[in-house]
Amino acid sequence: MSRYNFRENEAKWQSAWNERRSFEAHADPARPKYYVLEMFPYPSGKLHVGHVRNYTMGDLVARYRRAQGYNVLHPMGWDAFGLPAENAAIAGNVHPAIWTSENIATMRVQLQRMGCTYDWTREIATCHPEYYRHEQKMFLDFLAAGLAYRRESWVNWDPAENTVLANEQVIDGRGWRSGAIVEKRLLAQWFLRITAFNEELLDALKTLDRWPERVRLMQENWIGRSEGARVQFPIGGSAEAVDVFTTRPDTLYGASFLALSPHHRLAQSLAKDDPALAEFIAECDRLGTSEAAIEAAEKRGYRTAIEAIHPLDASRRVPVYVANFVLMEYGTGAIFGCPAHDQRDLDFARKYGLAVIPVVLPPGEDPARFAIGDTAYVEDGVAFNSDFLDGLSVAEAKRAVGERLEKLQRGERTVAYRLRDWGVSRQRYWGCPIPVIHCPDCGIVPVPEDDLPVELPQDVTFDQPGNPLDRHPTWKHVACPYCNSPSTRETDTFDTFFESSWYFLRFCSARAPVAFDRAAAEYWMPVDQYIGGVEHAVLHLLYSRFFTRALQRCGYIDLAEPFAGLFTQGMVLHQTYQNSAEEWLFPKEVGADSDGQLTDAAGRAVTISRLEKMSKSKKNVVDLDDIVDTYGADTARLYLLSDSPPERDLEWTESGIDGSWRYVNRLWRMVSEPAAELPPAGSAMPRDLAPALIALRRLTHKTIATVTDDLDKFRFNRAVARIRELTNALDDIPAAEPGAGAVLREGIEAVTRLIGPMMPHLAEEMWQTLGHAEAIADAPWPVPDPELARDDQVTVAVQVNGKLRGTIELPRDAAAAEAEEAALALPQVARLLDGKAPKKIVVVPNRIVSVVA
RNA sequence: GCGGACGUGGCGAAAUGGUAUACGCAGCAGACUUAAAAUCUGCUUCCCGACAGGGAGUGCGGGUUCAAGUCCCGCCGUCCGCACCA
Repeated sequence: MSRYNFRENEAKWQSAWNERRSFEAHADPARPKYYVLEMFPYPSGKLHVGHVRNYTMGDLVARYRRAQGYNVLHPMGWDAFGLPAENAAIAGNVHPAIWTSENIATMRVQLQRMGCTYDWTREIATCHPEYYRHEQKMFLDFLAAGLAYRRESWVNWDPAENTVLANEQVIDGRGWRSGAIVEKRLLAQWFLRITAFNEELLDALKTLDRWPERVRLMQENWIGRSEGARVQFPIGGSAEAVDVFTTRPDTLYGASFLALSPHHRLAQSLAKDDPALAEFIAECDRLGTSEAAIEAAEKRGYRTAIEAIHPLDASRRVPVYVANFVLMEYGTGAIFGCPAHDQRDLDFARKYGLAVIPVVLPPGEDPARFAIGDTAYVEDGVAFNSDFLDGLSVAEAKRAVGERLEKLQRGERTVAYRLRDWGVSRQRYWGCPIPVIHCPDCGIVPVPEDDLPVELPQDVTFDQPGNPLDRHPTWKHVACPYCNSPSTRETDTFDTFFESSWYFLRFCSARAPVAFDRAAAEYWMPVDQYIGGVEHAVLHLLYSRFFTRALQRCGYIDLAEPFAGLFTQGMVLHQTYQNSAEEWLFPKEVGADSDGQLTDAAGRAVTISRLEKMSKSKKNVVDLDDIVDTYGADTARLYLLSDSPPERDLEWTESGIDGSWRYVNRLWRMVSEPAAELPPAGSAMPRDLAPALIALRRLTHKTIATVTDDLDKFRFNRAVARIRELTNALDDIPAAEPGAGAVLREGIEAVTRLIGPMMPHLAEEMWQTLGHAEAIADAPWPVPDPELARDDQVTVAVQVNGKLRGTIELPRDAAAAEAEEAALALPQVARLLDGKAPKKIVVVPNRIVSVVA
């Protein structure tokens, strides 16, 4: 019994593909292109099996489309800037550049061992000046176009990483990476004006019909468009006014208070003369976003000394609060509260004893009696207690108030978005330098294009906290390029989402002297199939969509949407172990005591915890090299594709990978020790075959058809199941029948070609063993014989009163009468009918005969 | 709280409204073997039954239909995303 020698074969075929340069892509306008891209990895060290699910799927798509005749671009690169490199530098006294390039070298070999069809001539690493110089130029272009700007803003300060986090990167008040509690600080920051494309980014989601609905919805919610009005409330006894944004201008007459964000200009200025308010604001800052999550229900306000005048009724005044739940970054940083028709406002009003004035009457209620209890009324109704609005519906009242406010110049109808501009400044070393210079005379000036790139200095130390660029002895000191005054460079670097926002364009012409060759980009773009984790559903994908538009506006390319098709794959989960101290343990750290109870080295009880995403911190990673050494790349690829639907999470199990390994060997035996003697490759199929052999041929062609369909629809697990079914059937071939060898060859060849995108090395070896000179990587995708792919004989179910009572065999597309007759002839059916005529018979051709007794 | 997804054997999971549990994992029994591994064969939703067969069955309760895992209404549960968004 021969075992499949994956070690020899995988190396052999990988070098054969290399020598033939099989996977180098060349733009060719005469051929249809297909750009398949997996989200490029951060070179964190070593790959584990969880990382490669994504690449296995991408490679399957690339090989499948290639076989279908597309000119495929399938590149790979490295998202090489980022904080872990600096952390490693601090922890291990190794330079980030060295740490990164060593990781890249390791991971490149790992990926190559997986046998993926990457065009390595296009490999990029974003930390190379030849890459990042182009984004420095882009930034200068954005600056000139008004798409980049600098302003002071409240930022989330991560004290562990010494860096600023975007709001999106703060999770439960903690840094999304470090987990440190985030503080608030005021800092001058560079921003990209993503909000200039609010409407477009939202509207174009509708056109992304090959994106998962879920991702589109998440982006829609993230952009968060809401229609409403800006309303001006004058402040009593002063010339000032507070601008408020509301989505419910129709409830303006129900206003009973104003609430300002603690960071609102007015709140800040009031605090100067009000120590208690200053303390309240400080408290809000201290709580930050962290405890707010814990005390989600705790809405607190501070009543200031001032009052606001109702914009439509100068005789009414409402108190002005500073409240911990009003966001400075959304709307105008101030709201009016209408407790009767907003639950949060109602809670606030009850807490501070404020008036609750209902102004929307629910259908069928008596205006004289209607009162609000514990629940605000937020549905549609008819305006009342509202002067000129009385009798109008909510929608009508919104419009009427808007018109009145506009006429009085006390406000206007407007649209607010939740989306905020993208802060791109990071106080870090290992990132792309922001190409500006701070001149004492000229102010902030761009670095002249001829001076690009601004390269990171290599000679830095990590022996002190903070940004090494800041304390570098010479790097930041330059003469102003415009007036020659002694000046300093910007020491902030870009958010690493900057690099990943255009790398897919760079791949189109990875060695071009410009960011990307326009003709190449216009040939290859957009990406036809992008594949990555759903964790990037909002940030990376939204930034890339914005960036592409920004480049379009700056004349780089005529393209708005970079990714025509998107697939988000599930995570790979693995069992975890935790001891009684809730520390994660490696499997090898777990033993058992004499009672069979699992324990750790210190004798603490160990429990098998829930399945978790593979991660170093949970100590449940399965090393890719171990798996490839033990089972080979094809086995790993098969398992990653076969066990769960691709969009769902996959549980990694030892027995599962074992099962895939068994199947690899079974396939190999099928060609190395065929069940019937195979005629030479290319032999004609004999004419007269036994029915069992014809059935086998039918199954072969049907499998080609269904697998093709499954691959088109990303149903890889189903495709594997179909191929296994065919394998099972081929194993049972009646080998003694005349023509069995020819039928077996046809079946085996189909299997070999169908597994080509999944297990490429094995497929090549099988194909060669079957006597083919051509590589399967260059062979076309099989096409089923349509006549054979359809059954000529079908099994039709027979139901009586909705219950299955038997089956009948009929020729395909048999007449309804014939089916009916055969069904009624079944003894079971006759018995149940008991001689009576059926009330009704429903015949669905080729499927079912349903008899109603 | 809002939005979304999901709920099927011991487990991962299949199933254009038409034979529920394909394919695989695990388990059990057997063959081969000195033995083990590997491989092969058979069984494996539950209940009754020796078999034949019968009954129940896709989280729960209703409904539409000749026919519902699938469609509709109402619950329950799990997971994910967002969250003082005015």
